[in-house]
Amino acid sequence: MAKPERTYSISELAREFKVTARALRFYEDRGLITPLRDGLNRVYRGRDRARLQLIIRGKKVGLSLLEIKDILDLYDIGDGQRAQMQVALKKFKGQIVALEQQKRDIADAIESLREGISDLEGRLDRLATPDGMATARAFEEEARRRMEEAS
Amino acid sequence: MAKPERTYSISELAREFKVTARALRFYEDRGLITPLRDGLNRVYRGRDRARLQLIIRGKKVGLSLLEIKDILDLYDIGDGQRAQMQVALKKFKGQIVALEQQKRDIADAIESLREGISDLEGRLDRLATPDGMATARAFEEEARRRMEEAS
DNA sequence: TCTGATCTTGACGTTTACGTCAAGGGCAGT
DNA sequence: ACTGCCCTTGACGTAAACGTCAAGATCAGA
Repeated sequence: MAKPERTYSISELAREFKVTARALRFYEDRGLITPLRDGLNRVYRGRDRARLQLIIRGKKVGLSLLEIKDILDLYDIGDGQRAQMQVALKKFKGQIVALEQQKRDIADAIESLREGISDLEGRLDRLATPDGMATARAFEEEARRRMEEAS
Repeated sequence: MAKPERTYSISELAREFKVTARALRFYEDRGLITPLRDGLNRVYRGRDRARLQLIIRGKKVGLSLLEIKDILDLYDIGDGQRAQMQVALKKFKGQIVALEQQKRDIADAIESLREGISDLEGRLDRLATPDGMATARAFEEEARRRMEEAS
């Protein structure tokens, strides 16, 4: 009664996660995924899909493939390898600390950008109200509208 | 009564921001900073320092130098360039949206890691309590302590 | 049997953000 | 004058993460 798990071809997975097949082969080359083979062709199982999921997530937050591999390897530690699991825990916790710092950095960056926006908006206001020449403003408005259309 | 603003040498700034002089020259090469010159030597002013500050921050959150340059350039828009400022505002707001998405991604990643930790801790517990052989555990503890010292 | 789609393995190219020399100018201290 | 030390400009090297061919296997359908 072996339930034949669902599998995926390389292009299926590529489409689903919006990566190229080349990328998937590259990840395999770096030891991040190890799909089965049907002859030469790669056959991905749910396990591989899940790993790819983590790879994508990791990349999104700026982890290198090497760092991601480290994390993935940690999931593969066999029960009973107490020492390995301790190391794994430390790494996980370290990553969390790093990511939380990154979150703060991003918050700072957003803050900087908001300041920039205030600055610009202020200048725009000061520019809009003193009403030097209405026709010039009308012209700029017109030009702007045309550019928006073009985009 | 011109107040001679404080200036910095390339190595001063490099030390302060923990980047190499090479990096500073590289940023200049890419048009991100434009220090004055004293003969051949670069002379950085407060303005350049502030820009470097933003460069570092930008890099921290994963922006490319090109993206950072775009942002920096926006600050240099002369008053009166209404259209430019409109474009700038759009870019700023776009960046904020992107960064906020990035924050969510990081939160997700942290969540994944926490799950991993729960998993590992669970396995550690199940491994620690069924008390098969106390001496083995003692040995592992000992080994672990030695490794901690070594790190 | 031919064609087209999908897959394979190399192997070389590309971009970003610098690192690493090489070769030398300029100045301060001895 | 000699030694350091800091600075300069090229020019080439490097690591990461793929992109982009080239050249061919495999298999379904007309």
